[in-house]
Amino acid sequence: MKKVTISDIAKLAGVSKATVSMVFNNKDENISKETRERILKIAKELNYIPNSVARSLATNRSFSIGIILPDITNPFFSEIARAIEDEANSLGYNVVLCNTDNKIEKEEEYIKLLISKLIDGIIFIAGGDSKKSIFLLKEKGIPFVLVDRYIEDKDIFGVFCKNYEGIVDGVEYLLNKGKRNIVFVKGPQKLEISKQRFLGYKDTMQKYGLYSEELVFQGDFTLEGGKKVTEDIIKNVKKFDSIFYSNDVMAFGGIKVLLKHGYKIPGDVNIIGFDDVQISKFIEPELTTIAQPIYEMGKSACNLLIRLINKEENVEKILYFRPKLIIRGTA
Amino acid sequence: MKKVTISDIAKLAGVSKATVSMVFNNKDENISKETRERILKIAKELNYIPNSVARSLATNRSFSIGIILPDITNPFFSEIARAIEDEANSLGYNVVLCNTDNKIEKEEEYIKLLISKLIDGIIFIAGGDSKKSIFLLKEKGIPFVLVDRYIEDKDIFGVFCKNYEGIVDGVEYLLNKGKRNIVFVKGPQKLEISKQRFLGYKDTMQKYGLYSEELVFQGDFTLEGGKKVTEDIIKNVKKFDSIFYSNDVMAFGGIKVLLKHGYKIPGDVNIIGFDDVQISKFIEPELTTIAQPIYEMGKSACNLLIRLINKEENVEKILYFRPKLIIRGTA
DNA sequence: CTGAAAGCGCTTACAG
DNA sequence: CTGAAAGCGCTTACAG
Repeated sequence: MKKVTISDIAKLAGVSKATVSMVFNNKDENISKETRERILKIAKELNYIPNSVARSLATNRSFSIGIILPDITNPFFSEIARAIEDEANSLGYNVVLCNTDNKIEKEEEYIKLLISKLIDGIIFIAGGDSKKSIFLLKEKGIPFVLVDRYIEDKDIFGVFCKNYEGIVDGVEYLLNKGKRNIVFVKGPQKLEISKQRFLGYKDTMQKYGLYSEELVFQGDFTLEGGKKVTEDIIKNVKKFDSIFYSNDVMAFGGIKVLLKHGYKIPGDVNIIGFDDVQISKFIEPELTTIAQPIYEMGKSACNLLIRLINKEENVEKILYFRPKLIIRGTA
Repeated sequence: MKKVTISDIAKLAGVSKATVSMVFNNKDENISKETRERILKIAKELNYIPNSVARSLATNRSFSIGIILPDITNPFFSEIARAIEDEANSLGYNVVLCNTDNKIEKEEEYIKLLISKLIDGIIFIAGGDSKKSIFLLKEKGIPFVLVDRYIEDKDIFGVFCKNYEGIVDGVEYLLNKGKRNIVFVKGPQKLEISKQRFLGYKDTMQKYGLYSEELVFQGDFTLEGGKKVTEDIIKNVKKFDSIFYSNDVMAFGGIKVLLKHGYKIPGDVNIIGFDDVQISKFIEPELTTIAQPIYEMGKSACNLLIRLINKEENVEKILYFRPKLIIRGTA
């Protein structure tokens, strides 16, 4: 099966390759209706599929973007990825998927790979401060936008969530319900979002004179981690009426442990998560959580990236989304 | 930031492009140690990243594969995708992600796109019989392998699960526990795997003279579908002691509805799912299910594909995995 | 309204 | 041990 090329079509149509190329690229103002139609007809008959690799080499554009994230298996990331792919596809772009498990070296490796493939831009959910990766991207002049995970750096484009405010909303909701002994489970220390979320809790609790370090626990954003930390909480905290997990996945683990120990939810203890991942509605009772507009965020990130790629003017560097409290069954 | 190319390096090293190229491709048996090292050193200093698009054009190989699946947001698919990406990456390949929502037209569109990008092969989780897509792939001679969703067609490579046997195991387990009124919830009708799973149930029930059409319900593999069908079951089936959902996600929806109606699980009703998606362990009680070796399947599929791409001999056309019953809390 | 030619950055026989 | 040259399939000024 010999591949059909632009030259084959040109020959059959009795025109030059340039003419054929122009027809396919809609730069055909200057081409007569007849030749255009002849070309299109032949292309159709031969089942012609253009070779976009050749095109990329000539134009220096690939119409592919990369998406670098920790783990597609984590529902938060798969939902973001879905949004990005939808938006990218609708704008004529392909998405190449890269899982890093938060490993800095894997990020760098992927970035080099993507650059070598002439990727037009990258959406990056960083596993840490990822300094070298950011440096690489800047050095090579590859447009990129961060999502979800904030990195301190000027000249950065990104779409983020107002983590601090989201947590404040949740804590105040619990406070209004008369809860006083609110345990907080932090996220991985190296992430900026973990710090922001914790600060939202700390400030609010302090404001009401309720803050105590004994109520704060270190988590890691995983299900297992959520289970383990909850065992610790049960063992070590004399009195608690709520647990605020700084992401949903840890909350799922925690709820299992609490139920096993005979706690009633929300009777004995109120639970709040963060993210509003789709499975929040899979469990019973359904999870009360601080919802990030995940799909919107992914979509905007992709949109922003493509505007950067197209060198549009006046693109906002950073977009903030306001999360909101969704009250369901656990609080 | 001018991009550095092989010519720049050649010039600086005082050799030809061919020599430089050979060094990078490890075809350098014939190149003196000194020149090799000189070239490598210069490349490093200039932070050279090869242009693999140019390479692809010259070699007709892209070291990218496509993965076409219904929805990355569905945990079953995200787990498969993860396995594929891991394996692909370890073998030097990139993965481009395509979500089809089971739409035949989107599948075709993506396939054309992927072909035009000179993708080396495709992993395809089809949304139906996808005749035209399969035809396209064959016509253009693109290696592809199917996973999970079987399609009747000779000349097809794929990795599948022994759906029939898995269901038989589950039904017999329930039977052994003394259950007799086992409701079965089918998957989407157009899928071959739905038929296989249903047949496993039907044959086993008939063998023991327990089959009745009143116990069979139509589902759609979604959470909402699982909820809806379960409402129906509660309304219409006088007596049932178990429900066998033909995938986990529907089981999650069903369990919520049953709990809300006051049923005890597994006290009043036993539940079995199919897949053993990671979230099976997120809920309480944990889901008893027929486990597919999802990660293994994805990995093998990718491996098989790459062997096809490399035109290896004696590759097995079809791999079957045996699912197995995992007994947890719901049955 | 259309064509000839150069170029994108590589690889690959071939020659010496 | 290394180089010159053609070619992969497109696009893009430029010329007419």
